[in-house]
Amino acid sequence: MYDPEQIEKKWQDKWEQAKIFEADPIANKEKIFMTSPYPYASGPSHIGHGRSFINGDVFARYYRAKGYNVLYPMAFHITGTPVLAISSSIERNDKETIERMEEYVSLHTADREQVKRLVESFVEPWNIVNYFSDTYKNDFKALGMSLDWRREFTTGDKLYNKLIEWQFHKLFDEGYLEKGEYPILYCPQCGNAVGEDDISSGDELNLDINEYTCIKFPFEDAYLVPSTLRPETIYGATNLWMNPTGTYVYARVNGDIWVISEEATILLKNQNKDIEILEKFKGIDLIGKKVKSIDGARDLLILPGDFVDTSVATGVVYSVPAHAPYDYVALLDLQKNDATMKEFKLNSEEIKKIEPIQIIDLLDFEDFPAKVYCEKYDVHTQTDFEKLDKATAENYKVEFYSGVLNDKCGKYKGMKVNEAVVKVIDDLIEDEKADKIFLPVTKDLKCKCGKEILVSILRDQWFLNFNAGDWKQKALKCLSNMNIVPTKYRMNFEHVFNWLEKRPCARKRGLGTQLPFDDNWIIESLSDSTIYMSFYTIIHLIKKNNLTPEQLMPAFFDYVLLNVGNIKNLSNETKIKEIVLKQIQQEFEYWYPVDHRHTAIMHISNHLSFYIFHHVAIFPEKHWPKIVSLMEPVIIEGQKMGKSKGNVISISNIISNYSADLFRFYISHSGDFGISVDWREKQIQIVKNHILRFYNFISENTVKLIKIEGKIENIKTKYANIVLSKCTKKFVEAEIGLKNLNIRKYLQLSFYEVFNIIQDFNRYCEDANDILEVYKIIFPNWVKLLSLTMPHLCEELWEMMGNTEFLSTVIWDDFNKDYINNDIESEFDYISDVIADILNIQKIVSSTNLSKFYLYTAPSWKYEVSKIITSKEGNFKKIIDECKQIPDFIKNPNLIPFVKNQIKNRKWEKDIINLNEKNLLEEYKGYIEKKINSSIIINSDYDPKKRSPKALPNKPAIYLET
RNA sequence: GCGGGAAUUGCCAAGUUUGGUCAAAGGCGCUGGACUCAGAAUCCAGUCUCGUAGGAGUCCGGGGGUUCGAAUCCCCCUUUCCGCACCA
Repeated sequence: MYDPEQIEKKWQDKWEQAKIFEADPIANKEKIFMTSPYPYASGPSHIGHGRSFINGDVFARYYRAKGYNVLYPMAFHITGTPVLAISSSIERNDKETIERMEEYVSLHTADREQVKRLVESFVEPWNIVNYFSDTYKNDFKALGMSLDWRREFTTGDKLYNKLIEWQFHKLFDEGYLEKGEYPILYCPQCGNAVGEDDISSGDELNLDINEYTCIKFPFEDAYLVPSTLRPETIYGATNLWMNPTGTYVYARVNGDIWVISEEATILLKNQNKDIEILEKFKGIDLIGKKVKSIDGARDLLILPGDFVDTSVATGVVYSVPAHAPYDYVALLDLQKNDATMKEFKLNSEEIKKIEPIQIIDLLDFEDFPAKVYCEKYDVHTQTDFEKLDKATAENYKVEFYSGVLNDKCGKYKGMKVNEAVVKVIDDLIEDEKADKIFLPVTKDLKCKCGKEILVSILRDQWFLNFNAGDWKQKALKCLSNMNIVPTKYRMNFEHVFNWLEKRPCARKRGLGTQLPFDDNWIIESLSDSTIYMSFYTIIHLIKKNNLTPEQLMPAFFDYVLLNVGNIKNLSNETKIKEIVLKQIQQEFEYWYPVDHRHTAIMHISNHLSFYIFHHVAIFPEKHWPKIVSLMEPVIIEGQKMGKSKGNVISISNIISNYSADLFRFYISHSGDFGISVDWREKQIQIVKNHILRFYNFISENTVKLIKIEGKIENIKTKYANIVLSKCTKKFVEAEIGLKNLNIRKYLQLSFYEVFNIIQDFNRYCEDANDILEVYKIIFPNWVKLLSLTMPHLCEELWEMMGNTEFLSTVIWDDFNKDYINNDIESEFDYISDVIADILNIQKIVSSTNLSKFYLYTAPSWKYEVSKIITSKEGNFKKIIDECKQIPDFIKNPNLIPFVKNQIKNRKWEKDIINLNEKNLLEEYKGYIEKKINSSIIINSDYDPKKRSPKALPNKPAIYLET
């Protein structure tokens, strides 16, 4: 009886007691260092983590089985804001967060009171981290992961911080770090930068920031300052729009006097501007007045625009009716509306004279774009917001990518719009004719505290500059020497590398490591997880020797990780014994580099690229990464897995509803790395049956094998030898699959294909003893191979076979190639072909089971002619010439039709195997008859339908008598 | 938009690097049969179309092309998924 729960617990305990996955350096033994990225400990583990670590585990187990000393460790990532966000939500008594956390905690804790207490304790961030890292550990142990848990840590540990400090010293020394300005989302109430986790519905909204250009139009003694996302259209400005009911101010901004909306002053204040409000007034007061255009050449009227939102940017816009559908329609509206013009005391003649100025040319456009798109989307008035938004979007997209500035644009003439934008901004700012203002792309972004989010500008943001020095060249060099599996993802890396420029690498808040030379900053969470694999190699020794964070000074890591510095001095300085330093250093040297890292493709453009960049920045070439294998994500019943969808399946769920071996098998087999694994409940149940069938089959037969020797010499029938040969081949191929890091192929071959051969064998082999002899030989290898995926079940079967050592520690021999016999296999293939032909005929004539099949093998001359055909590569004339040499052949009336038929079917391309067909058919008579459920008669003289002349080499003629 | 994937016979999914052995593995589903009181499970056979003879026809997103020969190579198109920088 297969009881996965009991079996899995049993072997997990045994492995743990025996410490078989705790890896220490062994002199002269080759090592493999295998990793998957540490998970984030702010929630429970789910099947996506499962896929990554199970794949990794299959590899780790395979490497171990091939005789390598394998280190497969894991740790926990806690850096950044998510954990803090949970704590502050709990503190705030946020219902949603509390419910979610209670749900998470309930996965491992049944008692309601206990759950409540635990969640309450989450106000303290470390309680979250500790709780979830423990559940991860439980879950992963319950999946049979062959991890070395002695090396576990979190990225918030003081010891870990020391490594990261050292890393940033190194990057700084290399000149890869620099400072600059940077806009961020900011909550004025919390006084903090905010991210996805701090923002209401932050995971669903667009959290990008728009950069508006504020253009200073000279106006009386001040500037009227509209803002725009499209400063390149400045030459097409015809007028300005202000909201007549909006509140505006005269304000001193960094020395100048600006006319802007009142709300804008708050934004600017947060963006490092000195602001002093001088005077408030209503928009209507300026309607009808004029400003000078930027080049001073024209006067632009200030006109009333109800659509102008004073809370957006500066609350003033300039109008480009030729290229902005909103402006175009607003202008038309006004020109038609005498009442409004009268109301604002505008000169209607003057307004009616305003004409759109086209400054961007597009191929195949009959009219200016704003008009074209307004017509396309059937826009009638400025209140058709929906249509106008669509028109604007398309207008912008087309102009941005295909538009060229025309001769009205001065020195920008001929530039493409997407290039001109950048240039115009730079020039205007250079000339002090413009400034910038930043806004969130999404309106009304709210912090979870309730306050509206603004954009603030950091002055001294630290960046990693990937273009500095030869950093990128080194990274590309590393990449070109790496093995990327599946290969189709390599292009992706190359592109990312070329595209990487600068990345902010520190933040104002969050858990993590302080920037060592600027303690206002916390190192950003993707930058502190790039070379941490090196920490796995030494952390257990650091802990064992009770080293303190203070002892892990930069010189310590210089020595351990780079083998730089004098050990005596270091020992004096750090108060660490030389022998300990030496040991730590040697352990690092032994395990490094990371041989194989396995993770999801989504990490290509960030983590994995940084992994490579930081390694090449800090380590010598011999310690650069070697293999990266990648997998697509796990989806649920065809749907993307996600918190908001509520379809996340946790590992603890898997363990209680299924079993580790089943999960491991399913996740490994249901798709190659390059496709998403679809978790489908119905399929799981089916696979469960397959595994059960396998277990029962092996365990039931194993009982019968006690007295069986398992020697090929004891095997009497050819069929048994063939099965042995075929299975051995499958094993060899399966292992090639593993070598190529193709787990699915390995499983397909070793599980399904071998099982199919064996089951057929079990059914049709007539020699009961042969069956057992073959089983005795095959089973141990079979179970070994499958133990990578189903370690518990296979350990159990292995033990059942009388073995005392762990299967997980057995080093595999090569599969015995002596069992492979291609000759008898091709004989068997011949028999299989004959059977297929007979079954086909049976099907067509729908014969009864009582019928008889007469088989007639081809005469020897056809074999000889076939050889001639092959040697002449199907050249008819040459073949006949050759046949003419032999009178018997050329006299034979069947010769020409035979030759023509063989040529037509391009038979010369395949070798005709020389078989004694008659003997073979006799030999396999019983097998054939059992398979076709009819009797056969071989080479009888009885041939009423004259079928025998149809016989071809390796293809006997068949006559069916019903 | 940029960049990278993907599209296979009812479904899932191999095959594409290295063209022929591909009507295309395997699993599922479906149909028929065995077993069973019955169901589940298990086992057998079939499952593109036509065919009372092992054959023929059509097929691998669409359209062209290269080749004696294309799921596989080249070009164009369509659809779809993923990433696009401070969330990790």
